[in-house]
Amino acid sequence: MCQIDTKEKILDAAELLFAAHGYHATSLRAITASAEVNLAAVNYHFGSKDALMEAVLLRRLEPLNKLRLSQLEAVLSRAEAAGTVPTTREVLRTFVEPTFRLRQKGSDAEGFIRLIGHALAEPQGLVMSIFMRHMSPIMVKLFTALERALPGLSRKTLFWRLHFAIGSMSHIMRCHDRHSITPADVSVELETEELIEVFLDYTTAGLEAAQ
Amino acid sequence: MCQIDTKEKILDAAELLFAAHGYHATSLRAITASAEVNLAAVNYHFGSKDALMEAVLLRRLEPLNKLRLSQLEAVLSRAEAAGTVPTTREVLRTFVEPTFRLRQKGSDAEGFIRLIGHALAEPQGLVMSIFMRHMSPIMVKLFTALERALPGLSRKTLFWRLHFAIGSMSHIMRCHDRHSITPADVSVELETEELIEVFLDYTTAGLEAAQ
DNA sequence: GAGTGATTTAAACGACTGTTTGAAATCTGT
DNA sequence: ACAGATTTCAAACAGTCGTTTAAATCACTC
Repeated sequence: MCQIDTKEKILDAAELLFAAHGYHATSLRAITASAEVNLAAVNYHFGSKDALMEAVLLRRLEPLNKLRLSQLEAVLSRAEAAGTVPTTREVLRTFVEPTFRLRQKGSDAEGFIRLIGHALAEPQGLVMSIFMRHMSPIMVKLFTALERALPGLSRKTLFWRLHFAIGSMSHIMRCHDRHSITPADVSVELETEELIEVFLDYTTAGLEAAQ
Repeated sequence: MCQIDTKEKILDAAELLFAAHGYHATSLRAITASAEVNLAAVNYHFGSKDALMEAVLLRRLEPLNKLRLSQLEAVLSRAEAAGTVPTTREVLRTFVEPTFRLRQKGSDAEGFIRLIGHALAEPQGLVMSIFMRHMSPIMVKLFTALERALPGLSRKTLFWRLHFAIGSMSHIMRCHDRHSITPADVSVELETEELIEVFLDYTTAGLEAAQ
């Protein structure tokens, strides 16, 4: 029963290398060498490089989105039960918290977070299309929930502001260590829990700004 | 004097193709075919594919940064002359306005804007290093100016909030037409001037949020 | 323990990559 | 119009890419 080991060794190595160098710049030979398996194993177990990338994405994206969805629906039904609308911050939190938690936890998912950060940025291609196919349902639900939390906002404005929020988030997911932006003497380390709150402070204020 | 024509034909084609498909996925053969020049012309005029990418970036980044810098310094000296600090919004505007204007104007720079949107997202590689080398001086100045506009903010918080802002901006620069996020019936078209204000509303509120 | 199906292996496939070459063509200055 | 430098061109270079093949090895049932 070595097959599962091989498949997961390939997935782990591919996740790391795709995240570090991007899809096109990562060769199957680099992946199989890093995973210490034979070159042909990728095509045997996954069929093609494209299918491997899809498997890498889905392995983590599916449970992540299930978690986000259940938390979002909990917030929505809690508000409905109370006869109120959900707050912007708690809606955002259902989306942000599971993601940033993944960023910190065991080193394995860390690579994945950088990877989907890049997925959101890659030119219209394979990664983007796989990613969007699995993200757009939850995006629509997020948009609808924010519409309820922010009844004063036009849908057009909300659309753009949500785009800004997604842009911030994917940027943070990409770069852990890119400090070239500030003077050298600023300490920038932040625990995951703090980062979540700093992000929610910023994004809630942006979404709730006067129009 | 056909050399300049050839060089610029190559730069134009490369800018478009790099923006559309990324650096690694774009071959010199695709570029030279699109530019209707000989394959060897790239290596003759630029030396290598890497050097071509640098030339593509610098052609537009240099004048853009000069414009941003002069506007920023105008804002700073105007505030100093008035004995006040600059507002967050006007500091941000010096950085945002020249960029988004480039996004709209003649179709030629449109490709460039998508390109540097991707540059900010590509895994640590060539594009990123070229870009950062030419961006970090102005980034430091922007950070310092925002410190002056937001004296109540800790440097650490400002660092992260500025990252969020840059993430939003690069995300918008990348995707002109990615509407998969919202329900289908939302009209999202926006003139450049409106987009600038929508972005400044959001980002100013985020930067100025209570800590 | 032979036989069957799943997995691994080394080797090769054709296609494509960035780069180089040296001759041909074109332009520049006199 | 000529000489000399610049630019273009087709062809080939060595290397890497994703994928395929067929034999070798493994795990397991009868």
